[in-house]
Amino acid sequence: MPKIVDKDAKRKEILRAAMRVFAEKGVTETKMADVARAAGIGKGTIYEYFQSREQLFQSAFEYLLRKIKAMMVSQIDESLSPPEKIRTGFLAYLDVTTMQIEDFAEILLDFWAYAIRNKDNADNITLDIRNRYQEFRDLTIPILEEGIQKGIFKPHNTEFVASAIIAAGDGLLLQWMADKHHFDLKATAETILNIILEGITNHSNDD
Amino acid sequence: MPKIVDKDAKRKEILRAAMRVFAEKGVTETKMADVARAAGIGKGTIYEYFQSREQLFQSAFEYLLRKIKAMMVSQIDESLSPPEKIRTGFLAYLDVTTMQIEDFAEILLDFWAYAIRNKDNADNITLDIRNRYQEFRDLTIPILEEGIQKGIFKPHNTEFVASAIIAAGDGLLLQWMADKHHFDLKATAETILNIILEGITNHSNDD
Amino acid sequence: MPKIVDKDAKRKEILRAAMRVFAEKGVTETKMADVARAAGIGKGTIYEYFQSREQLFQSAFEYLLRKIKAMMVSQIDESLSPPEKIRTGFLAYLDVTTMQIEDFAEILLDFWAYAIRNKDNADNITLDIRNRYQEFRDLTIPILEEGIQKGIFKPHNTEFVASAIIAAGDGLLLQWMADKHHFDLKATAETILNIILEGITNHSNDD
Amino acid sequence: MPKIVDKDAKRKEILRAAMRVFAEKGVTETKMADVARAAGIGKGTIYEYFQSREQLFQSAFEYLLRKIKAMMVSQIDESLSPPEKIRTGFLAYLDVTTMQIEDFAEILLDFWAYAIRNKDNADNITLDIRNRYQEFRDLTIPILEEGIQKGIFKPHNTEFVASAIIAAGDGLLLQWMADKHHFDLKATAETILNIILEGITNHSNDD
DNA sequence: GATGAATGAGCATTCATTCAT
DNA sequence: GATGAATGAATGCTCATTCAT
Repeated sequence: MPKIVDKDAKRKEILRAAMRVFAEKGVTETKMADVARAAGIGKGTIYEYFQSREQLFQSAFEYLLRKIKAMMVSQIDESLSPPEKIRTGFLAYLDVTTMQIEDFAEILLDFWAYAIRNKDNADNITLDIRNRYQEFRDLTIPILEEGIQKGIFKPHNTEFVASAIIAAGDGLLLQWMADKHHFDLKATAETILNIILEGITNHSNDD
Repeated sequence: MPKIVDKDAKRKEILRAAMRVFAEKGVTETKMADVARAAGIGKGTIYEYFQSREQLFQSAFEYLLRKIKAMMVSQIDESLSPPEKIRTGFLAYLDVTTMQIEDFAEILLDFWAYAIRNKDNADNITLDIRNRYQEFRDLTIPILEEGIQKGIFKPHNTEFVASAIIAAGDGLLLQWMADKHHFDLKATAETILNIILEGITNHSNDD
Repeated sequence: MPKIVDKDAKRKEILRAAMRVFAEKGVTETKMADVARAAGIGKGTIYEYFQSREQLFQSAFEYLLRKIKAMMVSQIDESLSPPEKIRTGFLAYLDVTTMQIEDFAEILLDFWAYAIRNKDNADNITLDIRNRYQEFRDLTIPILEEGIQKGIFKPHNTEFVASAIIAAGDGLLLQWMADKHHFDLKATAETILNIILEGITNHSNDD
Repeated sequence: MPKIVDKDAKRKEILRAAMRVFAEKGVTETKMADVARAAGIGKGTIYEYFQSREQLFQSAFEYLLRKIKAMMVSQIDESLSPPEKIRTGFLAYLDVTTMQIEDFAEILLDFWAYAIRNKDNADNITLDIRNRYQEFRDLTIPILEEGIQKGIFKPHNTEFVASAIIAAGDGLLLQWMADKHHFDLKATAETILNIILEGITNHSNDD
């Protein structure tokens, strides 16, 4: 009778260990031996769960993206007004990437660099960075449309505005990563949120 | 008498060759042999002009940043109105990073990843990513202040807004890099510029 | 369960292979690839047992010195008379350095050159050539003192005489290495031993 | 009209510069560029005077040996008694190798290592370490024979004793090099000289 | 003659991956 | 299933030597 192991659980354990090391030393600097040590297993064992270093990295990327999206979706309550949904989703994105113990943001940058570099030969559709951004837009656009329909937002090109919102989020992350201790992420996030929401709000019926 | 060589010119030549390769294959994947081949010189020759791979990389980074800033500064004409200055600077940033033959944007991402990873032990102040962002803010803040003073912009925290504008620029670059062919950088840039400028413009005297 | 290996045994195996190559081509000319080939292993494997080429070399040095001293000590029987101890130790030194398959003497010269060149920054006390010579003196001086005390040797500065005896041994090795086939090491050793012992023997009670 | 240069003088200048560097950093660590810098000339110029690094090294060796021997010969005055000649020659050897600014002794060790390693394929007879030792013996043996003939020395195998004397000198040098500051070269030299001379002196006619 | 810029063969070392146990 | 010892391809860098000027 073979030892019964929850393969999926162990796989996830290794993944989390890998992400911890990725976050700490950077993807490039992370050796398979580091991951093994962090996971408390032997080097060879990693290969029982991942075909290669590349695949381990891609799985970590996938896991991270899935987690970010899930977190955002879970926060955007259907009962909220469109502006509140935008605000909540925006802040959730920053939250999940900056507050998690795995130090998501640090890894995210390595992931971006990798994804953009390999966008054309992504064998895995989940990894295609183009799909990633499209997903985020597809999360945002319906909210904008809802707002327009309800007369809360001015009519506008929802695709461009969605892209702009996402851009603002990513750009803030970048500056925060550059100087975590001094950059006031929260305040700057509020500033840009207010500007954007102010910019798309329909004031015509304010009287 | 030995061969006379314009050391500075040759150094720059190598630098440009290196940046071409960095752009094409990514910094991590670039071997010294690749750079040598691209520059049409021997491997050893690189070391006559740069102490190490690391230094070559840092020099490229420096060169790129200097070029971006110079381009922006040269475009922001003193005779322009504050909103026009913001618009011009913003577009110049996107222009220089996306239009140059060296394919600046691709490299920029590797640079960011590197700079953020090494922000604490940056032995070279020019490279410290925190200084970089501060410089960009210092370029933007006076324009915002000028606008406020002239009553064109509403009073606002210029530091936060400057950060927000920079964030928008970086975030747009990221999405454009992810999908150069389909992402409409120009239109999205205009969208966000309009939203931001609209958001900070003083409408109180609109009657 | 992984392959079980006697790490210490393998380490020694590599060390002996390294010494064989050192002896054959000289330390400076020995490449890591040569050692690997001689040991019948892959290049990378050496690094599983030694941190660096330098450390491999130092370990070989250490091993050699330990072996020489052990051999000498084992030969100097406590029941021997002081002159016999001197003779035995002296000849043992020459024996072990000239008779061993590893061709100790050839390596010894490289070691000397290395040790003397690095005497001031010896991070390893075992390697400090000054300690080495002191050890040999500390082996010799008690024998001289015993001889003086028993009235067999004339009173003399035991430190200087010990150094002289050691010098004679090293100098003989040098000449032997220069011309192994023609230099009569044995006879010259006997000659100098006789001269030295004659020189320190107490003849006052010869009547 | 070509610049008139004393080729021999310049060659010697380079040689002396090379020896200075050899002494300071060790032969192995000395780069051609170091020699050029020390000689105040260009790297390429060395090759106008020496065919290769190897040849430069061999020439330095040759120069050193020639100088040592010349110094010894010049000191051994014909009017001295055989024991005084032995003593004078012995001390001259130690003197010239330890007192010269070029720090002869340090180089000597590298030379020995090199010479012994290459004794069989010495293309230059001057360098053959076997010849070197033979020369020193040929300098010593006639003195011993003179002493025997004059009845000052006991009859003995002059070849062996000559070798023994030379061995003592080399061995002392080795210990001195290992610990220049604490090893009392002079006193130990006197000790061994006394022992050797005492050992070969003819006491039969002491009455 | 003199030079030093250019070169590339050569080498120590790293590390993802394999596989015998 | 798990392991880590073994491996060798890959790479940054050095430096003796060359040769155009």
